[in-house]
Amino acid sequence: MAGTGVGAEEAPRTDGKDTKEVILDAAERLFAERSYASVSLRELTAAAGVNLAAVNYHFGSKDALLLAVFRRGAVTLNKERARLLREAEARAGDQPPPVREIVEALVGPAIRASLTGTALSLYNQFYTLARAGGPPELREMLEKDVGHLQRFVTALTRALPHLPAEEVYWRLHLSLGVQHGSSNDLGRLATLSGGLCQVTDRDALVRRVVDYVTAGLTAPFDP
Amino acid sequence: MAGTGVGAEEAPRTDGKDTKEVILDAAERLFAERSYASVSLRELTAAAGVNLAAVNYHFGSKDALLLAVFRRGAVTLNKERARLLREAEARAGDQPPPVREIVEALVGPAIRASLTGTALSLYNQFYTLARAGGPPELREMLEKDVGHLQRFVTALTRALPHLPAEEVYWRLHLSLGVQHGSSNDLGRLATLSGGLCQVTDRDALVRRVVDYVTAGLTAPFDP
DNA sequence: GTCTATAGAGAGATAGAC
DNA sequence: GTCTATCTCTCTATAGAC
Repeated sequence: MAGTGVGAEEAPRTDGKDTKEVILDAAERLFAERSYASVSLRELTAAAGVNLAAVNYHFGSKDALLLAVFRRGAVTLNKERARLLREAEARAGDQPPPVREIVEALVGPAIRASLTGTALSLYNQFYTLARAGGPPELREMLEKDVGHLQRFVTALTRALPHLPAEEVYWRLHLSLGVQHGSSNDLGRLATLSGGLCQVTDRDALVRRVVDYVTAGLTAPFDP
Repeated sequence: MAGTGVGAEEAPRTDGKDTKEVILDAAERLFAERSYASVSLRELTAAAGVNLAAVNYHFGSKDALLLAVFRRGAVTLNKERARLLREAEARAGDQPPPVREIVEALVGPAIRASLTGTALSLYNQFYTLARAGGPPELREMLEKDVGHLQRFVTALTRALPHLPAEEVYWRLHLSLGVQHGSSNDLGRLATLSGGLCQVTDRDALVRRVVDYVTAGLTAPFDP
């Protein structure tokens, strides 16, 4: 892992991951487990099995590494969301897809990923922490980057034509809150329920969240 | 503000707040705006207008200060929640209160506070950040401290007798996620909606969240 | 591309005068 | 109870050998 100095530039490692990826994986995990500010590059590079100087060599700075982690996760996540939404729309033909299927495309990928060993597995927690504790550059990016949500606004507006635009935006906002919140505080939930509520089944959790969100989105509206 | 050395122990200041409170206020604000780890004691004491050494004198350590901020906010918040729930229960007599009123008691105080200048105004954000970025001691405390939620479990179980216990816990968990999420990412919501969605009215926001959460809690259940 | 060594800044905590 | 001065530690970032 610690490199040999052998091989050409960008040569793949024996384990199939180059140093950049190894660093990104470790950063995603550690930033998700604790906050960005509380993880040092020393700790991070040790966990990744690379040299301390490698982060600055490959990314330029700790801040730039954070942005890279974020970008990688966001791209993967939003591709998957878009794919699921496209499939739902194809199934529905000319009609808008059922709200339930739109919701599944919106919240499913992040929740499912948070319970697997994929690259996305920690992206949800990472997002929460980075948004709050990260550098201003990232916070601004998160505030401005809404392109990936536009297609969901469109889909929900078509599926819920009786709602004013403002209401659609608000309900979408709250729904994203449910998605983020669903994987936080699971320890507290286990304590509160005396161990009754444990996440054993990925799809069961997604179903719960989708049920809840669908109910919130389709709630009656009286101004 | 910077103290005069005059006066007896615990003497109130001219502005009515002693040093301890001034520090707690500044800490709550700064920890909420950025993360715990990224705010230095130097910055914090400067913002509070007290001496650098004051934090260690009054609280013992930076970690202990964080716990004190958390405790103060949690006590205030949960007293208010409990009061509202008690009132709703009194109004309902022998019957369980309407779900809507239980929800109002659960999520109202934190959201309302997040838009005022009270001591609680930043507690919501503070909670999110501290949970993730704070010291392990705090994280453990958050996981174990569920006493304040028990009365809400009881109330919801009575109001939603057709739901299995497990389902009640899960829906309560997701509802708390909505509450936390409602005040995050408001900048993104404004961007996404082209400025259409702004929080101008405290009560209007609470009403939106209560509507949404009530729908989620009362959604039909099919196992 | 990887590594060691270190510069330089900034952190939390404390001793001791007032 | 407040303040200055400072100790000690750790951090990010980089220069330069390999």
